[in-house]
Amino acid sequence: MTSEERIKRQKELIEAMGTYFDKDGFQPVAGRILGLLIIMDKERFTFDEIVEELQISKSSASNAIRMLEIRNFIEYITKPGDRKRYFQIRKFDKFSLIDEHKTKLKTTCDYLQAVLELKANKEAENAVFIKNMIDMLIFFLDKFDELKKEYINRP
Amino acid sequence: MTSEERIKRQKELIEAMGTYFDKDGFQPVAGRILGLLIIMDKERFTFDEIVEELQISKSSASNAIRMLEIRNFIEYITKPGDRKRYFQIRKFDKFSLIDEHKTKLKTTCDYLQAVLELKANKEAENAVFIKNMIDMLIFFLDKFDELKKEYINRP
DNA sequence: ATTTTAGTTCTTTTAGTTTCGAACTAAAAA
DNA sequence: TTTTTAGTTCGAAACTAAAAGAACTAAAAT
Repeated sequence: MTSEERIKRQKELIEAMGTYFDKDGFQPVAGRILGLLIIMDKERFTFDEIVEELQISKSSASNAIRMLEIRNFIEYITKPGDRKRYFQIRKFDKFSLIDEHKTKLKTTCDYLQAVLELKANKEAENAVFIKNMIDMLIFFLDKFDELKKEYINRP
Repeated sequence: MTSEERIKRQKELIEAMGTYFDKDGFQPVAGRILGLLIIMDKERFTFDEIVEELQISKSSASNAIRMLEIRNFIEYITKPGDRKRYFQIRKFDKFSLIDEHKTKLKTTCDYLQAVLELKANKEAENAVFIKNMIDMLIFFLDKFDELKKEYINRP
């Protein structure tokens, strides 16, 4: 693959990833900024480079960047004698991707427990189904932490 | 807790659950219908009962119900000599809640692999970070199936 | 044959979000 | 002191999605 071909594919991947993040509840511009910072070989981009590269307005960039900072997806570094901010993806904790899912499963489990508590008859069809779900979720939630330890202690 | 108190709390939980599902990318009405079918003691609701109970229009109900059927969250049964459909939550496979998360992690992993392949220098800071993420995700994805077996074979 | 039931489909309204351009600002440079 | 840089904030325009209402339909009941 030539270098130009590679860069072309990287830019396509930014768009694809943008629409993927989109489903996770952030606006297209934010998804593309995140894609840019993850995909391209350049490790850091300035505000103007982001605006230029993605052909977006400064205000869209400003708003999306602030959101991404608040949600801890990106961060910036500064350089002495240089007023620009250099944005990069936040090298978050190894397990944060997993933890996110664990948190969601926990929330689901909590909801189901609240539902079960309010059931008049705990042996009714739906109630039993919910009970089984809760049981299974608790099993998996417990295992998550064990798996983390196992991963850390791998050879 | 009196019966009225319990029913009041159930209805509150429907609203809360509705907005929770909302974040998962379905419209408020769909979330509330699902909540209704999961939470209330009545195991099945007809179209008209759903419309009446949630105070929504027939068209909203019709569209949301179709969506929930297509996405396999609900199903209906019929009764001989009765034209109505009785909707209930689909007693889906025990593991579907888990599988959903597994699928999402797999997609993320696939994206990251595509990103890594397009990196010019696989030893650069971002590339190494991505490599570690992929490694960890693969570990967890593999373990999921083991955990399922373990759960099934529990005492 | 006509009416009712149990919905669906189409169109519009409403509400909210995204993006942009323009005006603005604070800090640094000239 | 004035200008430039590196953004932010504000307001409008464009877009999108959800929900409603009204008109429609197929099957069953009368």
